[in-house]
Amino acid sequence: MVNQRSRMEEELVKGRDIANQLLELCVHRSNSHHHHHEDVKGSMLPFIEDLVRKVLCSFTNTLLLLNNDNDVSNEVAVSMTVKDVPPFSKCPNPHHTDEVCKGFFQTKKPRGSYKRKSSAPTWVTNSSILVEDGYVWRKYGQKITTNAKYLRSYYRCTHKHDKGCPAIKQVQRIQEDPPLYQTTYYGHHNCKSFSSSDIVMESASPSASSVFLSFSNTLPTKEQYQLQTSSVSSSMKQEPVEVIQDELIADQSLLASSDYLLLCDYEHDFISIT
DNA sequence: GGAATTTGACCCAT
DNA sequence: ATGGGTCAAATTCC
Repeated sequence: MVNQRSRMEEELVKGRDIANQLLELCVHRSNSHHHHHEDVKGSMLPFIEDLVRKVLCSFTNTLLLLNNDNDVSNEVAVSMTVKDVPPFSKCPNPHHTDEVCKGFFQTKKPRGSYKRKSSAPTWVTNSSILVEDGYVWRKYGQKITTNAKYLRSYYRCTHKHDKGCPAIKQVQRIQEDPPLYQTTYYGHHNCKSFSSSDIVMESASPSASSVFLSFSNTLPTKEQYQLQTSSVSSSMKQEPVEVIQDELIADQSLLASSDYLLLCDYEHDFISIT
């Protein structure tokens, strides 16, 4: 039962990752103005890109729904609100899907004021680039772990104390050359007044979304962040190079629910492509 | 001065 | 006993 579920999830993750790679290809192409004698194909890129985004959105939403279905607790919801963007070069880390929701949550044992995270990760994602995931995180520790070359950083939601938000995440650098970070999320946010749908809605506008994916080679500055995510990035600050950075995830706060409906408009255009 | 980060100590699960 | 996760004082940043 659980085994079949995790296999389903594995498949979905795989499909989503492939769509992610395809999307990155699209974005890279459209950014590097290659339409000398390929204007026709070039003009289709926005459509292709939006389609890929739609596929991506579908995977993410399905994964989210799948997890919410099996949510037995009322405290620790198992939700996925994260899309990952694979590195440009292939990342040799097929093992990370094994970690995804390998079981249900376990009850925490609070003793005094010292609480540990529940042992079941909510979501694991790999990325090579910086991320703004729409939430404000507060770093509360870092560790060098055995058999790991790089630091692992611990973050909790900034609203842990004023709103009791239980979400935390760990960011582990796992590769140097193409920088690669594995982010593990635990719990989910209750600090934002989202409705019942925590689902990631992919924006149909290339102008908004492609900004996130254009960072493959250069790290964004603080100013760039503030341009993209004016509402959430007030606490961002530049970090020294060797400090583990957040990875790049499409910003949930940018994706209005109305955008999701827009995606349906492209459905009939799909036939004319290829 | 408040908020975020750093960092070593502390605590707990295994 | 040990490794990993968290706390919290000191420090840095804004």
